[in-house]
Amino acid sequence: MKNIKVVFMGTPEFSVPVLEGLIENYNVIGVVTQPDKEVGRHKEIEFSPIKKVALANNIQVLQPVKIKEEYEEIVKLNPDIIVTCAYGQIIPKILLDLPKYKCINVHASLLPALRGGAPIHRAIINGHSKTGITIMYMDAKMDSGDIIRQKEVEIDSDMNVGVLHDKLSLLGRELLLETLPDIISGNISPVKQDESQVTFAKIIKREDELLDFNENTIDVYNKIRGLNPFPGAYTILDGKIVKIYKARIEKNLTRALPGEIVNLYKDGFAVKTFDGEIVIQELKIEGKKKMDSVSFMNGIGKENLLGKRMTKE
RNA sequence: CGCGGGAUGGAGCAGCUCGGUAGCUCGUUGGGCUCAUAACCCAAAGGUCGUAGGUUCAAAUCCUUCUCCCGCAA
Repeated sequence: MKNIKVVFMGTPEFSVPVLEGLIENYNVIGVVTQPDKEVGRHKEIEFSPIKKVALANNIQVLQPVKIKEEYEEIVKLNPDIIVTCAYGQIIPKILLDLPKYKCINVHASLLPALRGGAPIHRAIINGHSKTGITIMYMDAKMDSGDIIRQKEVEIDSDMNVGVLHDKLSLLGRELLLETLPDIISGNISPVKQDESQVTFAKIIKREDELLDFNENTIDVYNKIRGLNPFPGAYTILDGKIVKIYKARIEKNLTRALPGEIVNLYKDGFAVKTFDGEIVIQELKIEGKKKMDSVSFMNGIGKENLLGKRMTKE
């Protein structure tokens, strides 16, 4: 397989195992990733995880600002196949038709469900009990191409997005590597997506990270684990941003305002939701480090906590 | 130099405004109570208060430097 020339396009951590798998088995002649960005508190330039891997393997890196216009270099590489995985830009049609084996994409959902930029987060936030990886041909629209192969993953009720991310990332690598030989030999029968079943997984915006204790406990719970460890669901307590990383569900029906701290348990403090309590177990106060609720309660004085209220602003 | 918060015994915090040899809630260790306990009671160990320097009779507390951590914004 080392004679197959592959161009890989990807950006975040998720696509790293996929790229590494390709490097081990194919001739990766170029890597396309998003331009370097000023990241972090002091505007340091940070390479994307994919760029780091490419550099470590002495593979040419291309970083077009707009691939829609700057695709010439890729054409020159004359790849036999283009593989994308969480690249972050729409690939122009001219590239889709260029390689002998076309462009295929590794997507972290069971398409046609959860098309878009945040399928892993959304799967958990939406409370799905399973998701998976789809290997597909690319076409003009986002994640809408014909499905080549899929593999499912169960989502446990206590799984957070970090764990699911890592699982899917490895599964993506595995499924791609076992599917590629069939793509090359033509031993596949791609299936069109059922447009009536399409759902979208929009990227997570700031407002999606804000907890609403007016919602049912299960929805609050899913949002917390669906955003842990990154970027973290948040609420406001005493005017400070508090990120909530871990919580559990308690059925108690207390009479109180949503967001009010109504109970103290051994492992955390309970916040009133629409239909019960959510017990916060791990959090991070603005300016502080992540800590468990027991530590938090030790510091603030448990009694002072009862009656306080988590708000939206 | 984008804005802001923080660094105090193993953990989380108070003390800093108005300088005068360190406190709280836990944890740990030992003992007691108990059928028993993660519960309760008693006791003990454990900190050169992030780094370097300055002011002062005296600095966790005031001034300056540096390092690290975190929130926002990108």
